[in-house]
Amino acid sequence: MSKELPDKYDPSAIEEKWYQYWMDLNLFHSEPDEREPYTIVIPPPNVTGVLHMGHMLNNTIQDVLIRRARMLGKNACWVPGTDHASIATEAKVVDKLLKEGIRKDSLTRDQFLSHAWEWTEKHGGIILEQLKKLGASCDWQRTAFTMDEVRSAAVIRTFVDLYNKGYVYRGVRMVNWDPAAKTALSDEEVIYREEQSKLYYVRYQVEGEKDQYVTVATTRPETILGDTAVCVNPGDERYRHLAGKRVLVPLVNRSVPIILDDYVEMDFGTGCLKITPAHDTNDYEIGLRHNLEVIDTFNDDGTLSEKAQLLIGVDRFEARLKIIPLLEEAGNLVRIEDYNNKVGYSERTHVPIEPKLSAQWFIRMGELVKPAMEAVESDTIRFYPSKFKNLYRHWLENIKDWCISRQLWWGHRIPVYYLGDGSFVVAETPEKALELARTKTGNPGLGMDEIRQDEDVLDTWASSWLWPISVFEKEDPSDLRDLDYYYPTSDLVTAPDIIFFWVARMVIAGYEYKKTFPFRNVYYTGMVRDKLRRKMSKSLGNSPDPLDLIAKYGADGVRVGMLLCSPAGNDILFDESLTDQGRGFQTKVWNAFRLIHGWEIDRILPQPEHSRLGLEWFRAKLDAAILLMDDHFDKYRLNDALLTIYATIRDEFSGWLLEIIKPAYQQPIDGKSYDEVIALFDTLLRLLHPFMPFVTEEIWQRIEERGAATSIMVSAWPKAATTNESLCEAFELVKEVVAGIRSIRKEKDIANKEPISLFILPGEKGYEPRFDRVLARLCNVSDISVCAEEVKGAASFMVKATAYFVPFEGNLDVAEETAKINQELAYYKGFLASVLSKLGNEKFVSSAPAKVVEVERKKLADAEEKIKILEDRLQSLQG
RNA sequence: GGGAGCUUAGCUCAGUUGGUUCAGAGCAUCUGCCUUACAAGCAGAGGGUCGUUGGUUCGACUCCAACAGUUCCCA
Repeated sequence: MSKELPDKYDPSAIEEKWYQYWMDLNLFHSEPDEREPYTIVIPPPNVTGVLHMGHMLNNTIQDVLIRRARMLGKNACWVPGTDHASIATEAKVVDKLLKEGIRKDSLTRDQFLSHAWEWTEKHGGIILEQLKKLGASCDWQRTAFTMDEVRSAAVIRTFVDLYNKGYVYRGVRMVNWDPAAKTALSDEEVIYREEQSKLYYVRYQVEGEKDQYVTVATTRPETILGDTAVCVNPGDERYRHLAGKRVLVPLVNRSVPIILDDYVEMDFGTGCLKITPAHDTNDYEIGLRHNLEVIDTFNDDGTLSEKAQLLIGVDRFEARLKIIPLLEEAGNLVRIEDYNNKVGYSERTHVPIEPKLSAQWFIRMGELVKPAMEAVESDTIRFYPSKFKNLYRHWLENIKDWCISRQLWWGHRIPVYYLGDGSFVVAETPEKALELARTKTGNPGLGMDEIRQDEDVLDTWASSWLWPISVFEKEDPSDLRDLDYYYPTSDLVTAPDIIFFWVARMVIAGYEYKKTFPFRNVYYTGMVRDKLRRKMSKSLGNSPDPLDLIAKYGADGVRVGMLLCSPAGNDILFDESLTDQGRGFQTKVWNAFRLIHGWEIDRILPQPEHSRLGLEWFRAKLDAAILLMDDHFDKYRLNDALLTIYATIRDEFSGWLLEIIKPAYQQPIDGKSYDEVIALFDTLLRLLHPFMPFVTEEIWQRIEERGAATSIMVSAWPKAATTNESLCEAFELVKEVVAGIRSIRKEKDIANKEPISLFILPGEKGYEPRFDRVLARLCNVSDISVCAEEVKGAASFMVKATAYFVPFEGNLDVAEETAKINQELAYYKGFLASVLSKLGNEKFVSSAPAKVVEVERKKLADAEEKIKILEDRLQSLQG
């Protein structure tokens, strides 16, 4: 054991050292063996992203789980990796190129992709490197990327398979169109926001009847140019006379029918609705029912197209402004009202979504979701907290087909190959596609240049949903060694906002491809917010840089800070005072070590009785703590598990045990106590290790000589012996007595150095002198004696039914003492009254369980005894 | 508009099948201490009608209903 020891614990150098040590020993790596596997796959962060507070929380939790599993002797494997994040990454690359003066549309697909790969290679590793600073014990040799070869092959293979099974189809649908990214989005990628806008009342002339008009209300007057009907509710008396007639669309004078449909709400606006099937989802549905013409008046970038006839090339929002004076001029504008409505925005590009008809690829979800629903309903997969089951069920019950094509280049290109005649084949490679195409056309001479691959890529989640499977696949897909061993994984740690995007879809894919669940437990973390409950975001500037935090407080401090305030599923209100508390605890552990480390050991010295007793108690206390921690872990209550070991170390170990066994100044400690306290400290460090891996390793390596290539991270998780509850309870009473004596010393101004005498007047159950030596040691009591009556003129206090007396110089303030006793007396009398009323209640005694009644009887007896003693004392004071 | 959750101390939250002196923890606040590991510390103290109102029960923070406030999801 090295003797030189810094006063202050400096995390940065120490954390660096041990992380390297663990890497050098390859302790994070896992290979299949005969042990039980314990597996976590990381929720892959965006490949070009940087670490934020959400990652810190999420990965701290995963690391705690994986480190404990490893110590429990399981074959722990935490697979790291990144996600290609199709739309977000493409947007970043487009931006970057634009800054260099390169427009995306001036590049070929291949040129663009080489820029994107370059970007990915430059930024791709950053976030994973940052995780190392946090202490993440990922199996780095297994690092995967959703677009690497193995993962890509899995995605394409799955698409082809689902197509062949009939789940994939191509359809013209109203999709959420992002005019900035020029791609379709899934429903989940659209965020609705309430907005202040206008409701425009516009009148349409009834065809052939001058001065006859119907007025519609719309928030989007620029879509008038695409109107193909006006619709009223069939039950609406006001418009009954118009049935069968036609109206003229303003400005373009197109004649369109007035149709009747229940969809129209009579009391909204004018009760008369314009129908634009190409640009509104509901209108599209109505159009289908009434066989309406569909006129798409927008280009892909959100400008008006030639079909609009007017304002061609003008952006949709500018067009909204420009069309108003035109309508006014034409005499069609009736009035404008303020109106609040909800507008969908693209999650990625933040522009308003344009509903748009287009040909896209879909996955039919109806059949696929059934096992996924059942798995969570039956708790085969358990959610922590379970309230998220509701959300999950609700989504699956209302699931729609999944639009999986995206009009982007960065991602997995859809393996569909079109023939000249518009028909297509679906295959994993161009070669296989050509083969299929030749068979299909009966033309063996068909050339590669005669088939053309779909331009679109797949939704990113179409790779993420395979993640728990694909990370264990090999280049040879028939090599199932890893997959069979590690799958299904154990725990997934993620945020509830991707319960549909990701969790549900992984479950679906798991059942479809592995016939079983992808993970046993899902731990949902909360959102990290600032203390004002605002989301942490770059634009608000309210998010600290995680690496700065680690530099300031140490990774251990930050981990503890994050976990202290994060019960599963609750938002965490982050504040630096929490990491400060984490650092404080780190220092506390270090100082406990410094104290022990500084002791001289005398192996001849016999063990003092108080030390023997203290150690005996602490072992019992520690066993109870281990059982409690294991229970918390089993229930995924990580913050409770942390608080348990936190309190055990800070209060019980440092505050009580070390104070008991601490030798007098410059005196040596006996060998037996020393050995025992080191063993206990070792156990505490192991219990703390998953939370604070670095400081525990540093101290663990110092408290005893360790062999080469050993580490606390592969030491055994402590097992509890049977608990000795009565011992723990007895000691709690000792603590109360100590507190009583300390209060008296303070009140009566008796210095700690001055020894005192203690007289004990036992209650009916007598007095147990078991811990007298501890009491004497902690309170500097020179003699303890049991007495048969009140000690006059002494300061006193009570613990349970036992009274304690400390004689002191000076006079006892009788009035003050009397008041104190009276106060206590009043409390117990009130308590007695409530117990008596319960026991006096016939119904209570007859219908409550015997055990409960018994407890009440005991309370009654205890209260009566206590009252009697207090009254005696009162009398003795007065007398 | 439909659905779900939440409401306990100044703040953030526990409260595990309704029953011990069960109204708790951490932080914050206040008071006192530089007591030879630790002032990044120690010893104490105050603070809540458990959102409101009803109901079930011998007994409700706990179960039920309505209402209020709040958050989220979906349309």
